[in-house]
Amino acid sequence: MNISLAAERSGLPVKTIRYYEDIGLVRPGRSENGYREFAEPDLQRLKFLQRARSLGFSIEECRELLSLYEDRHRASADVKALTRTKISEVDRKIAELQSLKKVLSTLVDACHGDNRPDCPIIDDLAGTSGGEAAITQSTEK
Amino acid sequence: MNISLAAERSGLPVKTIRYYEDIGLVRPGRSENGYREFAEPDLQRLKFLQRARSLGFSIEECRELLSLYEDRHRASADVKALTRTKISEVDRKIAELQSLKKVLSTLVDACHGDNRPDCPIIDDLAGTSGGEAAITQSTEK
DNA sequence: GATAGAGTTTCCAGTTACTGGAAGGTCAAG
DNA sequence: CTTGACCTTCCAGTAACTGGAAACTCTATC
Repeated sequence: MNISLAAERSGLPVKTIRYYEDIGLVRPGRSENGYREFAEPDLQRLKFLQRARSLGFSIEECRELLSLYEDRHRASADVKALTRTKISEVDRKIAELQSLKKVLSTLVDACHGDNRPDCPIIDDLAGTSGGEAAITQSTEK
Repeated sequence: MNISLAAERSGLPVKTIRYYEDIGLVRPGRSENGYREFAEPDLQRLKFLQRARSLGFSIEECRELLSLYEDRHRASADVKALTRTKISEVDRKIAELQSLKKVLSTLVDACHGDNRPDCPIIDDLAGTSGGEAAITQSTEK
């Protein structure tokens, strides 16, 4: 099949598939006319990549997973360990975002949000308690 | 003050400060010898940027916030709106990560994680139910 | 057979927000 | 006077694509 069909079936953009070939994640054949020719195993690889990427594995991790996949003798423990690492990364990111949200929510709640020029959000960012013009950039040369 | 002191006081790396100057977020003066000379307002801007970036605002959003800051007549409503948008983005990211975590956890739970070669995680990524070798890349030219 | 449009190719540049490193100028201490 | 820390600019690289240009191929229609 041609690249656009492979794109449709794998859920990956055409450009991304070409990029994946560039970096050696997939190696489709070529037709006489120079067009890429995707066979079923190629499509499976693309689907694998699509799914793994959407699960937050990096390109390098995908490469690793693919090689684990291809190693008929690899232990499932290796894959499990990689996945566990990924889960703790996800946990860490969630925690970060939650604390971020807390700060932003506090700021929004404190901001009256009307036409008055003073704003607790800006004041917080500026590290001031009032609204003094501490950081205005001079326009002199 | 010199750049390294500004870096220390703002919590930003030296390289990052130079980069911020490049893209016009800060405009420190210059000493006779060509060294950047950071005055107090410059430092305040850097601190502002450090805080806003750590709160997840993009560079362009920081630029917007700075201009809102500098506009003595801006309404706090504008700042509040920007912050609200940011909060919903954070919410969306959190939800994404949580669903991601769920999938990964399910996979890890299903994986026996021993020396056996079959692995539910790989099988899921491959989109197969068994362990058939569907995506192995041919090594033929 | 000419032509239009869609699909394909390669290659180069841009994105985000820095980060690293090279080559060279400046400054303070000993 | 030399050493080492600090500063400068500029160029390249990161992650994972994405967009666009120029040129070729295929298919359908007139």
